[in-house]
Amino acid sequence: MADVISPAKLAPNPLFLRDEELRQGIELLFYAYRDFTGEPDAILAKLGLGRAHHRAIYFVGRHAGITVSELLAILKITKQSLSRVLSQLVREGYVHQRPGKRDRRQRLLELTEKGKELERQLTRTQRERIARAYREAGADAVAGYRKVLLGLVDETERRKILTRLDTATKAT
Amino acid sequence: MADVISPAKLAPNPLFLRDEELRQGIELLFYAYRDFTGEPDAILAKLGLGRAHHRAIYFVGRHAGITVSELLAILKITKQSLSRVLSQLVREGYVHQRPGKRDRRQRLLELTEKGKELERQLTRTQRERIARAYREAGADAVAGYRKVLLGLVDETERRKILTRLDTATKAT
DNA sequence: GTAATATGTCAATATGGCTGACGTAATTTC
DNA sequence: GAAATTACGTCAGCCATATTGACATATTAC
Repeated sequence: MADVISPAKLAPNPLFLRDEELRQGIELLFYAYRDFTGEPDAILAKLGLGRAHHRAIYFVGRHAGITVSELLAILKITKQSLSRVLSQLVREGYVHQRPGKRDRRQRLLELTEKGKELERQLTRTQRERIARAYREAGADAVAGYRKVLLGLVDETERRKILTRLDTATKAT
Repeated sequence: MADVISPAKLAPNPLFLRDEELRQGIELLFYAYRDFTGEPDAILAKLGLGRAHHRAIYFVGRHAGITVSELLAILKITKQSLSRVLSQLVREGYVHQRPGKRDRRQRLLELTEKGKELERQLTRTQRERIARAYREAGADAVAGYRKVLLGLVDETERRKILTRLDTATKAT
């Protein structure tokens, strides 16, 4: 043990790779996420829904006609967990299911009008928050934000995500 | 309704403030957070602990001698929720409590050796992930990442967080 | 016709939030 | 020195969200 050199001092790392910087990066992510979810959570609570419902509604809205398995791949939860959330959303009229045309086993998901309305309400608070942060930080900072966040994603997922971001529903 | 103009088209916004861009910013945050918590969660599960324990251990390690109420202010959960987590960590020997000297009502928190070891193990995976992302993205991108994330935080919290980031324990 | 796929469901379990109420010790205030 | 406030804890109950494992039903593919 006596000869072990602290990893932080081992290599002539650039300043932004020092342990202290990395910890700040971790903490900022925590704080941002903590506050980012606060407002929608409050709206959802009044409707007897939770954050999981928001996620489902968001991605169904973003990818109208998405299949259950595609949604599972995005959320990375078990089908049992999603099933509970989804069946509640269907039961309460936020989401509509229709069988796939090519493959009738599939249940293609889309938001009802009621669902779209809720989606807009929930996303508005987050969009405003992001817009404010983007505006204050400027275009270059936004590019950096995107670059780093994408780098935090599992390597095997990045390509998928980039594709997904591009092919998201264009029509509103 | 017929006369409502889509907010996205209302003003000559810069490109990075278009609705599509904002949505991508929202989604990237989701994906990054999703994968960022995956590895520590797996380690914790084997020990019968959860993500909440990680957060507590992390911030106690970061601010040795922190009080319970300071920790509550960081985590923004109820004391009942924290109590459950904290008392388990104390019971299992990860965290040690000692009364405050100036104010003996306080219970100052610090990690035991066992706690420090676990903290290192948990944080290592995240630090490596952040470091990789930082390295790939470069110093400018890192600055942007920080700027935007801080902008996502509640306005009333920003000053506190900046102070906190600065005054974090220097000694390791 | 058999295998694989897409989806759903039942059951049990755990985590981590929440509210509300109450208790104790220590400190501060007047 | 009594009263109010603060720091912290605890009991009880509730809810949302995740898990594993097993089984069921269509439908499609080979």
